[in-house]
Amino acid sequence: MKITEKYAAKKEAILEKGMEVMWINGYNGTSVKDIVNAASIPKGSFYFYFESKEDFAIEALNYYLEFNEKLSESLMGDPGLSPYQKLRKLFKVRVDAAFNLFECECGDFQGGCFMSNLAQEMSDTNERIRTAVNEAIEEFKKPIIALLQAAQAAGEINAQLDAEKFMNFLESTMQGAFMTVKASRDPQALEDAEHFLFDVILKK
Amino acid sequence: MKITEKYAAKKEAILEKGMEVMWINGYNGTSVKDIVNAASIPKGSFYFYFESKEDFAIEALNYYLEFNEKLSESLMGDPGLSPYQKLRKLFKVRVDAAFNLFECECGDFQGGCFMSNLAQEMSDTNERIRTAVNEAIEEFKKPIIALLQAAQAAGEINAQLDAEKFMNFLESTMQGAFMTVKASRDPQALEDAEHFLFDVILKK
DNA sequence: AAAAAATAGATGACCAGTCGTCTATAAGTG
DNA sequence: CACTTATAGACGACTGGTCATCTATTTTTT
Repeated sequence: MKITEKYAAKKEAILEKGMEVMWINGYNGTSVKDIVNAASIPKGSFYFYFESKEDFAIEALNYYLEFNEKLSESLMGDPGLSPYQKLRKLFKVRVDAAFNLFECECGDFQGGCFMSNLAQEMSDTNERIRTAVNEAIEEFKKPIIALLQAAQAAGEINAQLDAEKFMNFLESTMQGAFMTVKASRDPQALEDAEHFLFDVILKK
Repeated sequence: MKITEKYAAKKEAILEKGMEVMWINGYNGTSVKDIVNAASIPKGSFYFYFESKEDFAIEALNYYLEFNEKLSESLMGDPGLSPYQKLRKLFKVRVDAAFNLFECECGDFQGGCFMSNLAQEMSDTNERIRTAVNEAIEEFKKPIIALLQAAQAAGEINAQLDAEKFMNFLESTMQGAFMTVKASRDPQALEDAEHFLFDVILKK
């Protein structure tokens, strides 16, 4: 259907622009007006495409997931890379996505991970968002767990580790490092995280 | 002076109650009205004790620092504990403070670390708060770095590690684990963090 | 023309912060 | 001591503005 396609395209455009501002300013720090300004749509149109601001945030989470998937698509499909090489490159892609987003128009070391930003801000006060973030994070981890197991099977990393357990630790650590980088405006925390995760813990 | 003492006592009472609600609901999620309600004072009085909501948050950060210091005071001064034993116990004290605060009146696995909550929410949009959080975190780390170095000198942990670098990683990891626990309502992330930090990395 | 999509503008709740006023206690004066 | 003056602090109504959301209307499509 033509209408549905047009509708979906516009909705996605609103999600893209709106997510950018909510990524930087947080949920409570972003008004619906900020979103419609960013997306260059009239105020009233927002409620034609989204039930509520809360719903927008949850849909933006899924959009973020797709956004991240696209970023690593070519890397994940590259047959010339070993699982471990993919892991290391994936780390860099994610860091770039977190802090060089939108061609730097918002300054350095801002943003971080949209999922963990929402998790941190809203988990205590909004159950729907908390659940949605949780599910998004689970989804996000899946392909990386597979990569870890493949790297173990290939003998590239310590095979003693429980891949899923380590993935959880990896994810927590990344989120913490993002937060530290935001606060300190210094990428050191991410470099340290990379060192301890890959060179110390994963070392064979 | 008697007046000043009274003033200080009341200010501290407002900080205590106000911090509790900002700890759970965040900066943007907490209105001045919420704070004055929690402290049972009239709205107007808030601005007698604090210049602005922003100033309140910054003063609350320092109050949080003292709050944390008091919690670990007896532990840190215990001559019967080795540096490493103190580190392990400190971990538990901090976790308890983060998630069992205010006698559980706000439910389980809410709250986390007040400093990192503020850091995460406000770093991108409020430079004063970002700087204040940064300084608070630096202050917070100092005694733990000393403890790490003492544990190294005593031969209790891996002496090869740069204590300051490891402390930064420890702090990032803790913050990430707090966030994960908040979002998942499951303490597993903290248990995993404890395992990797103490049993894997610090192991001699 | 009828139906669907898009939007302008309205709505009332709420926001941070200000204001003038009131009261209780302190300090100054003889 | 008594009496006056000064002021610390309490207090809620109020301000201009913003908030999320809704309703009534216009525009577009069929």
